[in-house]
Amino acid sequence: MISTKLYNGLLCRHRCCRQIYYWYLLENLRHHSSLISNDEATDLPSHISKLVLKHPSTAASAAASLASTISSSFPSTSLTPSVVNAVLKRLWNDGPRSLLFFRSLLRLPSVSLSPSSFDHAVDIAARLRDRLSLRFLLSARLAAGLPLSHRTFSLLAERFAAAGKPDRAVRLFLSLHHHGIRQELRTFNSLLDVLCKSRRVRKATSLFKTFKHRFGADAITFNILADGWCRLKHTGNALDLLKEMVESGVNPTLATYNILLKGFFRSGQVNEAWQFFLQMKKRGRKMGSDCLPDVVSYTTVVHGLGLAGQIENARKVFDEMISQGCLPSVATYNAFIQVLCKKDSIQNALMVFEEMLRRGYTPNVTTYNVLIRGLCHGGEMERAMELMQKWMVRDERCRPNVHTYNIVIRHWCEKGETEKALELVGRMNEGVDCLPNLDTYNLVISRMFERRRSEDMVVAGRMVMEMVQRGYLPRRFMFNKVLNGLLLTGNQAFARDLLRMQDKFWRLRRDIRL
DNA sequence: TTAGGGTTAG
Repeated sequence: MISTKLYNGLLCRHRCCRQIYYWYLLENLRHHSSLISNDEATDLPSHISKLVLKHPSTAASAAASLASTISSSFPSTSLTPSVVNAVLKRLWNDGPRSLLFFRSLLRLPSVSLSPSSFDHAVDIAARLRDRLSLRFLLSARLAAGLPLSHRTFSLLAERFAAAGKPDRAVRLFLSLHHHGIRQELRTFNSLLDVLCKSRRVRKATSLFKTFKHRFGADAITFNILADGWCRLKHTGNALDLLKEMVESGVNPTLATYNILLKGFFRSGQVNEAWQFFLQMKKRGRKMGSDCLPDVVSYTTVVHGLGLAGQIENARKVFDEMISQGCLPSVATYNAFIQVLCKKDSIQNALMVFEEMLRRGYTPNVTTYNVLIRGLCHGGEMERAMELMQKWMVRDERCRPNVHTYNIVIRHWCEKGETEKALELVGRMNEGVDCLPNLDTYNLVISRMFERRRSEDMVVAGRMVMEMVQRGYLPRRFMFNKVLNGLLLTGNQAFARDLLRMQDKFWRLRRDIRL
C-alpha cells in the first residue's frame, strides 16, 4: 500500500508523474479489491445487509419473498443470533428494512431467534413509533415461548421517555406483572435511570420517595439519582443525596465518588473537582482502596482539567497515574488525545497517539474519531482522509461508524467540497459500515442549497425521499425549502412526487402504545 | 443490557 504522502513526494521529484499516479492508483486499488473480496467471503452480516438493502420492496408483504431469497442464499445454520444481531445493527439507520429482515426470519422455522434479537427489533419498532409492528413483535415473541425480559422493559421505557412520555414509562413499570416481568429493585432502578438520563430527575426523586419502602434502595439507586442531579449541574443536590445515602446506611462506592467528580467538572467547578480528587486520594490511603482513585477517576480528571484549558496539569495527572500503578485505558488515551486536539495542538495529540501504539494499546473507533475531528478542525482535511484510509486498511475489525462519516462529511460541506461529501454518503449507502442517519441527511441536504443549481435540488429531493423511506422525518422547514427549491428550478414533476409522500410523514408520526 | 470515564456543533 502506498501512502498519499509518499506519492506526493514522488510527484515533486520526478517528471514521469502521470505513470507514478497510475501506479499509485493501481496499487491502492489492488490492495482495496483484495480487501473487498476477503470481506465478501468472510463478512456474512455485511453480505446479508447488502441483500436486504437491495430487496425491491419494504412493504410488510415483502417479508415472504425476502425470506425465500435469504433461505436460498444462506444455510439456516449460518443465521446465528450473533449474525442476526450484527445485521440488525448494520441496518439500524434503516428501521423499516431492519424490521422487514426480522419479519422474514420469523417466516423461516429453521432459524431460531434469540431474546436479544427480539429486543433489537422491538427497539427499532418503538423508535419508529410503529405501533402495529411493535404489537406484532411482542406477540410473536410470546408465541415463540420467549417471555418479555427486564431488557425489553428498559428499552421501551427509554423510548417512552425519549418520545416525551415519561408517565407512560412509569405506567409500564406499574403494570409489569401483567407482562410477566417482576417488579423488583433492579427494574425500579432501571426506571429511575431512564428518567434521570432524560433529565426528569425531580420525577425520579418523587418516585424514589414513594417507593423506597416497597423496593428498598441500594448504592446503585443513589448513584443513579446523584448522576441525574450532576447531569443537570446541580452538584449541591447530589451532595445532599450522598449525605442521605450514608444516613440510610448505604455505603457510597467508588462509582459514587466518580459520579460526583465528573459532576463538579461538568458544572465548571474545577477547583471543587480538584479538591474532591485530593480528598479521594487522602481517604483512600487512610481507609483502603474503596475510594482510592481508579482508572475512571483519573480519566475524568485528565479530561476535566484538559477541557478547562489546564493542559500541563492534565499531563501531570496522566503521568502520575502510571507512577501510581494505575494503568491508563484506551478511554484515558482518548480523553487525553481529545483535550490536546481541542486545547493544545494536533501535533502533540498525534505524538500521544503514537506513544499509545508503541505501548501496545489497540485504538478504537473513538480514538480515530477524536483524531480525525482534530485534523478536520485544523483544516487538514487531506491528513484526516489519509488517517481514515490507513485505519480502514490496517484494522478490519474496527470500522468507521456514523460519527466518523458525519465528522468528515460536515467538514467537506463547510469547505464547499460537496462532491466529496456526496461520495462519502454513497460509500455509506453501500451498507458495508453504517447507513446515513438523521444528522447525515440534515447536513448534506442543507449543503445542497449553497450552489443554487437545479441538479442539486433533485439530489436534495431524492435524499428527502430516501430518509422518509428509512424512517426519518425531515423537519417541516427543510421539507418546504426542498419543495420550493424544486419548484423554482423547474422540477415540477419531482415536487409533485415529494408532495405525494407527505401522507407517509403522517403515518410515521404514530405514537408508541402497547 | 442495573450505576461511574473517552465521540458532532450549536
